Amino acid sequence: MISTKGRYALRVMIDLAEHKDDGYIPLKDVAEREQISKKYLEIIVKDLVKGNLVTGVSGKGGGYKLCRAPEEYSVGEILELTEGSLATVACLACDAEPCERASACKTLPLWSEYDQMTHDFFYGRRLSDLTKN
Amino acid sequence: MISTKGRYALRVMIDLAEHKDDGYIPLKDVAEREQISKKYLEIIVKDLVKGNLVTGVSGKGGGYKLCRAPEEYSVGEILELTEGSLATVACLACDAEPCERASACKTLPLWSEYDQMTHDFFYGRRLSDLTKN
DNA sequence: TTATTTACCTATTGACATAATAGGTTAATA
DNA sequence: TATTAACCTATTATGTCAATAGGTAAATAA
Repeated sequence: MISTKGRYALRVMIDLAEHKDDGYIPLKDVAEREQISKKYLEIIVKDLVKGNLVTGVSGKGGGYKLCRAPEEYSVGEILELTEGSLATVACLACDAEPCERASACKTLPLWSEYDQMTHDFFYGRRLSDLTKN
Repeated sequence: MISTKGRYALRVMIDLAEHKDDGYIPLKDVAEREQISKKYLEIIVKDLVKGNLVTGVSGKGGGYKLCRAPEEYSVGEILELTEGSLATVACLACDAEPCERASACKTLPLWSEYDQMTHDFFYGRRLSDLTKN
């Protein structure tokens, strides 16, 4: 299940992409347009800043903007950054402790395939595929 | 994220499929072979019984067995039953409250497509695809 | 009849993640 | 100097997950 964090992050990115020529966009504006609590967005945007997806400027006239062109972002990297991981089962997460049953596990190939499919799906899409213009 | 419940359920079903000619299989045996707490499996198997995927008989010589041939089960129905839903985002779950932003939502088509892909992936696989024999 | 086995039932629990909210400080501009 | 907006730390309610615990009912074998 993709959580609100990842979903909201994607919506913020889309919003910033659609206003990429309007200078720095205050989070207040994004929150109003997207009908999401500004306070909650602050938490999410912090991750986006840390991951170098967006950049922020304080003070009057400040706000956030994308670091790159919308075509240069994959949906996968946005989700992976904010969700922590795109892994579909615990065994396949980055921080998973090695499972000694792995070689005998009859279900692991299924999860691996699904995981790969998920990865390809989201990394195969660009932020620009989701914007209006 | 597929939880242990769905993953364990699938392993139980595989185990029962691989012993489908051995009469009723006590949960104790499954638990030992699969290295899963028998008590926890009881909860999971209860769902499988309620969903008419397996049938149980009490008492000595009792246990569980599949209701149909392994080819007759899709992986999707097993997971959907035990996980509650295969939905990948809350908006698309069966019990989701209708979202008034839906028609304007720029991300919904993406989630729908991913959801469909997930559905097709798991419903396109049979339990018999995962067994040894 | 009795002991044994096994499914079946209800309840509880610790741990953790989710989805926020609250209230402040720093930085930049008009 | 007032205002705007990012940035920071902490807290919290709610819910789900992954089990555990302790029993009752049913069926068979001795």
